[in-house]
Amino acid sequence: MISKKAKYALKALLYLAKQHDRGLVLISEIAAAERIPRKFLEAILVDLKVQQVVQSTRGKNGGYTLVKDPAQISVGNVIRMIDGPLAPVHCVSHLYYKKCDECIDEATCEIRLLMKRVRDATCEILDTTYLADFSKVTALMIEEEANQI
Amino acid sequence: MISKKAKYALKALLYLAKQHDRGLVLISEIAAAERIPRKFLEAILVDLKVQQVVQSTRGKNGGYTLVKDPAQISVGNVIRMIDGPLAPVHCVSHLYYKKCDECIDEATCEIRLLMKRVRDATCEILDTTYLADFSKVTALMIEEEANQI
DNA sequence: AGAATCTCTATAGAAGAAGTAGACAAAGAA
DNA sequence: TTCTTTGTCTACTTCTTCTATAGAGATTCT
Repeated sequence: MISKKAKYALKALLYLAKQHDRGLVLISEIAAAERIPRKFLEAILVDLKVQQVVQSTRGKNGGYTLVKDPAQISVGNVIRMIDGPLAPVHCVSHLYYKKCDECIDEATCEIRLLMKRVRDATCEILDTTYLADFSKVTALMIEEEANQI
Repeated sequence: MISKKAKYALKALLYLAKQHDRGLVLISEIAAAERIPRKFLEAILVDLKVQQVVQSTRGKNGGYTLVKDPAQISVGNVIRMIDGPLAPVHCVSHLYYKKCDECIDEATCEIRLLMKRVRDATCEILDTTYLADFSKVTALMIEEEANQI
């Protein structure tokens, strides 16, 4: 299970990706649009800023914007920034590797190999899906909606 | 991340699977062999008993044994029994489906479809791997070890 | 009766999740 | 300058879950 925080982060970034050409976006706008508790979102955006995914400007006319191109920010990395490893056990994580304390012998651990397959399958999906991939779908939806009017 | 409890449960069941023909096995034996805190293991085995995976006998010469064939107990189900859904978000779980409260419109949720793919990939692996599949590997390892003597 | 086992109830400390409050700092506008 | 708008920082809270542990109780065999 991924945390609400990670989901909020994804939603906020997707919102920023959609408005990418519009310049700075207010925290309160994102919070209202995506129904994220405002103060909680502030904390999340600070995390994402530390991770250099977004940048901000203070004061009047301030706000947040993406640092990188939405086509270069993968969902996998966003989740990692907030929740840590995608792997189901530490001992098969690439970026957050740690020996499991309950593991007697990693080399022959029967569970490890299986979990490695789960990790690989998960990463294969999440690390090859980028924010921009969503925006395409959304753009299409917005277009369709416009056509209906 | 799966919990230690789920890993302990898997290890305990794998141990029981290996000894499947030997009859009842003591909690303390499993705990010692797999380095699981004894009292914690007791609680886990009670859970597994409620789920009808293992059965027990009290008193002298008592102990635990598997109820079903190791070829019919999947890793996916064991993890579900202890940790709940394998899915990364509630709204894509088959057995534990629940609407996510932070989801505005499930039908068009951009994150949901992606997470569904993760769920499917994970379940595909864990629901088609059974306790017996491990035992084969272990049997081979034990055999190799015996040959070395 | 006594020893060996599983069983049940209760408790507890640590960590993490999810969120809130309020003072503070910076930037622009009047 | 001073006011307003915005993001920043620190601290706290509340709830839940994880990871156990303690000890009395029930059952079975010898």
